[in-house]
Amino acid sequence: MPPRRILLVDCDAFYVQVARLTDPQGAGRAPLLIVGGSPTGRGVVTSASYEARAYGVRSAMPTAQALRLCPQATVVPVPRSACVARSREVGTVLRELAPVVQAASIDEFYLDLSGTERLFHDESLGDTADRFRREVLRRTEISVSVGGGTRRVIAKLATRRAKPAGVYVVEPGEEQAFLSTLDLADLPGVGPALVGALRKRGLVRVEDALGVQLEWFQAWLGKNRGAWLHRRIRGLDDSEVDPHEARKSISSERTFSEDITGDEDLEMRLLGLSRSVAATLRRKGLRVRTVTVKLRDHDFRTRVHSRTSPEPIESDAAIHEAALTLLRELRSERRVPARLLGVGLSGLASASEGGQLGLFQEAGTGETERDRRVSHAVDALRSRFGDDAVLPGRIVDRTHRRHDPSDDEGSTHDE
DNA sequence: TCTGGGGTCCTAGGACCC
DNA sequence: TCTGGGGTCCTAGGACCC
Repeated sequence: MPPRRILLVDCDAFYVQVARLTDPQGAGRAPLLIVGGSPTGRGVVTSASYEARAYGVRSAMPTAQALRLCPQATVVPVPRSACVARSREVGTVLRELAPVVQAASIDEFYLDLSGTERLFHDESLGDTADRFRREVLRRTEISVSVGGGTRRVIAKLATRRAKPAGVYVVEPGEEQAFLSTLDLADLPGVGPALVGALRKRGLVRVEDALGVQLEWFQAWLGKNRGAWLHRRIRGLDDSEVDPHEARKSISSERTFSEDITGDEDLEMRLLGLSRSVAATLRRKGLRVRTVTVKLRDHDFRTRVHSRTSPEPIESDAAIHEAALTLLRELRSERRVPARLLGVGLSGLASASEGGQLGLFQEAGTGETERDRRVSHAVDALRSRFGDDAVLPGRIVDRTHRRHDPSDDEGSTHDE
């Protein structure tokens, strides 16, 4: 088998680019631009312009801290729906250019070009990458960088060398030499915790770790994780580029502008979150078995409770009831001011495969046929008249969201 | 410094089954 | 009467990524 030909197409400072395209008179004119988080409230930097990065501003940094480093910077909210739309455009162009495309995140696309040599008239992988880069820029106005190699993890690492607006390909056989120039911290999946633990053992560079035995890693980290690290150091990765990978969970969470103390207030917020994830679930034609509630206390301690029902559910009523039970459990264990509340759904199944819903199944889940019909009717009304068309009958939901339909995924700036 | 929101994957212990 | 080992599912927590 000839070596695989994998590309990773990665948008450069994606949120910054989209903010500028969306608001050319405002964000578009600010070289020092920070996207995400309000200047005063809680929130972090989602992305910063290359000019702002020169001041030490980084993603995930509290925005207040970023503004101390770079006080002249302009801060704008994440243009969420514009980002989703622009990401789809990039994906559409790439799927016209390449046979196998997987969207790995909103701004990253893996391409598997194995077997396209003849189709592309033996063009080099680097020339192909540059052709794709220019075509994406021409048709979507989005600047991307492209990394290439024989495996996903190699393409991923190569992309960092390609930034910004460039191409970098690691040729077959050159992988080990390429990796040997890197720190262990550069490897995807090796984060701050593992980096710290490795450093304690005298391991900082990839080269330092190449002599370490598989058995030593496994004795330290466990069988699976030890084997994973041993392979990662060598750039080994047999994961496929899978264009059809299904979503595994749906969640929505909110950090409050000020901590919430009262159970009633929290339960109001829970209702809004439950409705939001349930609506997303049904829009995607899915049902769910496991509901999780996440509570982050004022001291940043994060706790979760989850419950799995024997049969999949989909209605606002059943999902909210499960979430309410879980929230009350969490609160009874530790009743202190809360800074974040979230609802997550996992164990997803297609609603069309759900089969018939007899009395037996209803007994197991607490969801009735009527609950389902009500939720679908509410969905239909909302899609015609907007999100505020229907409010729950018995409870006045003070947390309901504003009219902007693009806002239903939430943003960090709505408070 | 005072820590977002959307995800994926892994681990470990206990229950349960064979 | 006491005791195996493996597999799967569930739950809680955490690391990591963009």
